[in-house]
Amino acid sequence: MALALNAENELLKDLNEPQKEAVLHGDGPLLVLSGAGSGKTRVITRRVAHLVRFRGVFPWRILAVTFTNKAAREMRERLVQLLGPQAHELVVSTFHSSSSMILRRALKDPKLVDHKVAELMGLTPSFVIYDDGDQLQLIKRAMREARVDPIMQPREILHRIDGEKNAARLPDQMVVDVDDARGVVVQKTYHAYQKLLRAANAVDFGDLLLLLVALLRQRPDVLEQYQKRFRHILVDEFQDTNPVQYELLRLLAPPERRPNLVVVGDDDQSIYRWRGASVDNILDFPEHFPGARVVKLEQNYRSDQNILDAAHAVIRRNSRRMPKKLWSDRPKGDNLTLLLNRDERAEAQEVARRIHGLQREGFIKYSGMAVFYRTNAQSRVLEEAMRLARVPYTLVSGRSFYDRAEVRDAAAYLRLMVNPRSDADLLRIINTPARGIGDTTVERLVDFANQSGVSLYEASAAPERIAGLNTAAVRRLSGFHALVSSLHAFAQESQDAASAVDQMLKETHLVESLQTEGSDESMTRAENLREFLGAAQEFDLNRAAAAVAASTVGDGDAAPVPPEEADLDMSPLTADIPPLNAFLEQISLVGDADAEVGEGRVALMTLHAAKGLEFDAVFITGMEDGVFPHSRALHGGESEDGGEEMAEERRLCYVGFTRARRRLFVSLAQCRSLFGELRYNPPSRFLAEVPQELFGIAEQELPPAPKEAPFTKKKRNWADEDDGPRVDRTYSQAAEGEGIGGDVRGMRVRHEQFGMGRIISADGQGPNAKVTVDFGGQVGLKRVIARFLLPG
DNA sequence: GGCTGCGTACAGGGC
DNA sequence: GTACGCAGCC
Repeated sequence: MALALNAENELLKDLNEPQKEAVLHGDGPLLVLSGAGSGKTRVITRRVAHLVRFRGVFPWRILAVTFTNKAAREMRERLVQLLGPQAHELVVSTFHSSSSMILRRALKDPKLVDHKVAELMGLTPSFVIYDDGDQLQLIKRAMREARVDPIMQPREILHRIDGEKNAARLPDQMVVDVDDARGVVVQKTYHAYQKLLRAANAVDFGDLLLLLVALLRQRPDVLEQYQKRFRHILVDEFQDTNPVQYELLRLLAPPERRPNLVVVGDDDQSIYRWRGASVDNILDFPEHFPGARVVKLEQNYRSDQNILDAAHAVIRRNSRRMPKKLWSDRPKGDNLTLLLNRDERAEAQEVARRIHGLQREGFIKYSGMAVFYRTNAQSRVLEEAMRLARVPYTLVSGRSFYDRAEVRDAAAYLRLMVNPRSDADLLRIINTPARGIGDTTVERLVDFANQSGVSLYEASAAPERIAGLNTAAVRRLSGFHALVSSLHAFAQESQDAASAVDQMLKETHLVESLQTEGSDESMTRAENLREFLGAAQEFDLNRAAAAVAASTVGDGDAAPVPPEEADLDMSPLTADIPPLNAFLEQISLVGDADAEVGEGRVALMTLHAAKGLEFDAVFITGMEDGVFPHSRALHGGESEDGGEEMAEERRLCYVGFTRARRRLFVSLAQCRSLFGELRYNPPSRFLAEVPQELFGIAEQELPPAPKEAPFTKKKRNWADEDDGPRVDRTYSQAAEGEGIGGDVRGMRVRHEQFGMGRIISADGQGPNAKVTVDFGGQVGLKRVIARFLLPG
C-alpha cells in the first residue's frame, strides 16, 4: 500500500493544482480548458495512467482520441513510459482511425452480416480508403453519371460534399432549396458519388465517421457494445472536432448518463474551421453535458514572457473567446526578432544564416529549431536554402513518401489485392507498367462495366464480350485480369504484409520495368519501391511486437469482468484485421511516420502541422498580408476583427508564436513569387498588433499597418530605400549572398572556392560590390564580387 | 496504342 | 513553378 501511495505521489508530484484536479477528477463529464504550453498532454496521460493504476480501470476500457496521428503517436509513447506494456491495451488513436477499425469489425461480425444499414451496403471488411485524388476522380465520374449541369468545378463540389459529411448529413439529409441550382448539382453528385464509392467497396475520409454514426444510430446492439466497453473517453484538441465527430462522442457517451467524457482543448487554438470544425463544440460543452466540471489551465511552462505577451497581443483582438490569460513565472527572455528581406529567397537564406548563428552560439541545437510557413508552396525555397547552407533539416509534411507516383502505384496494386472492386485503383495501374492497354480499350471496358453494372475487374474477366475490342486487346485484358486475380488469391492466404508486397512486386515487374528504363530518376523510383517493401517488413515487426506485449499483460492480474458483461469484447480494435489490410490502413490514415523523427535536424513545417509541438527557437516566415494572414481571409467581411476567417488566421498566429520557448523570429519579404507572378505584399497585420518594445525597437517604426501598404509600390528595391521604416541591422545582414548593404566590415562570409573568411572592406553596394575578404591561411586576402559570397 | 509537347488551371491546411 | 488534359504525331 505504501508503495502504491508513493507511486501515486510520483504520478502527481510535478503537477500544479488545476492539473491535479483534472487528473483526479472522479466520474462525469469534464472540460479542461488548456492554454498553450499549459501541460495538457501531461494531464491526459497522467489521468489515463491514474485510472489504470489507482482506480482499477482496465486499459481496454479507455478510449483516447486525438486529432492528428502525430499527437496519437506521442501520447502512446508517453503512456508506454508511464504504464509499460499495459499501454498497448489502451485504444489511443485518431477519430478516423478508430472509426475505421470499428467499422471493419462491425462488417466482419457474423451477427451483423445482414446489418440492414443502407449506407453500408456494398462494403466488406476489406474496404479501401480513398484519398483526395481518388475522390476528385470519382466526383468527375459521378458528375458524368448523374448528368449534372457542369456549372460547378469538380473541386468545388467535392468541397461542398465534404462539408455535408462533416456536418453529419447524408445526401437525403441535405437541405437544398429548389431554386438553388448549385445546391441541386451538389446533391445529385453526392448521391451518385456515394453509389460509386459503395460499388468500389471504398470509403472516403468523411465516410469513416459518417457511416459509423449511421451504423450506431441504426443498430442499438452495436452501439451498446461500445458504450459498455469504453467507460472512459478522453478527447484531445476538442476545439477541432466537427459536428459528426461530436455526434459520435454523444452516441458513445450520452450526455444524460453523465458519462466519463473528458475533453481537453483551447478555443484560441481552433484552426480547422475550414474543414468543418466547430468551436461551438467546446464553447457549448457545459450546456450539452449538464453537470460538467470545468478546469482551466492557465500557467504556461513553455515560453518566456515576451513571447507570451506577443501571442496575447495578437489573440486578444479576437472577439469570441473564452476569458483566460496565460501567465508564466519564467523570465522576460530575449526580444522577438524581425527579419525584413527583399524576397523569399533572401528570406530563406537569412533564416538559414540565423539558424547557423544560433547553432554556433551553442545554446540551441538544430533539433531545437523549427521553421514554419503558412502554405506548403513556401517550403521549396526554404528547403533549397537549407541545402545550400548545409543546414540539416526534416520536412515535416506528413506523407511525402507515400505521395510519390511509383509508391502510389504499388499501393494501388495492394488495394486491388484486398479489394479487386476498387475501380479507382484499377484505372490507376491498368497500364502500369505499360502492357498495351490504352485509352480506347479502357474506355470500352468502362462502358461495358457501366452497362452491366459490374466493377471493372469483373468486366475484365470476360473481355471477349466487350464490343469493339480486337483480339490483341482481349488478350491483354485477360492477361491483366489473371494478374489481379492471382494477386487477390495470394492476399487471401498471406500471413503478413511484407510477403504480399513482395509477391506483388514480383508479379507486376514494377521494379524491373523501372530498372530497364535506366535513367537516374527511374533508379531512384525503383529504390523507393524497395523501401516500400522495407516499410511493410517494419510494419510486420511492429505488429508482432505489439501483439506479444499485449498478450503478456493482464494474464495474472486481471480482475473479474462483471458477469453481465462477460461477452464484452476487450480485444484491441486492430486485433482481427488481416496484416495487409492493416498495412494499407496505416498508409491511408497515418502516412509516413518515420519522416517525422528528425534527430539533430531543423524541422520545416506548416503552421498547422506545428500545433502541439514546441521548440527553443521558432522562425515564422512569410509574415505578409496575403500570405499570413492568407489572402482568402483578407476579404472576409467588414466586421471589426475581419470576420471568422481572419479570426482563424489570428489563432493560427497564436499557435505559431506559442510554439517558441526562448527565441521567436518573424520574417517577411517585400516581394515574393506567388502563382508564378511577383507580388508585393504589405507586412502582416499581426506584426503591427505586437507591441514594438517586444522587438526591442523603441524609436524606429515597425512596418506600418497594412492599410497604408507601403511595400505594394511596384519596383521598389531595398537598396534604393531611403525613406520610411527600416531596421538597418537586419537589412544589411539579410542582404548577404544577394549582395551587401550597410556596414559589413568584420562580417563572417563563405566563398565556394576560398572557404570561410572575414570582410575587411567593401567597395560599393548590392550584389556587384567588390569586397576585400581575409580568408586566412594559404588563401589570405582576396577581392571578390559580393554576389559570390554566402552567409558565414 | 503510346508518347511528347504544349496550354491551361492552379496552390489552404490534414484525416 | 507544377499537374493535368488534350492534340498531334509516330
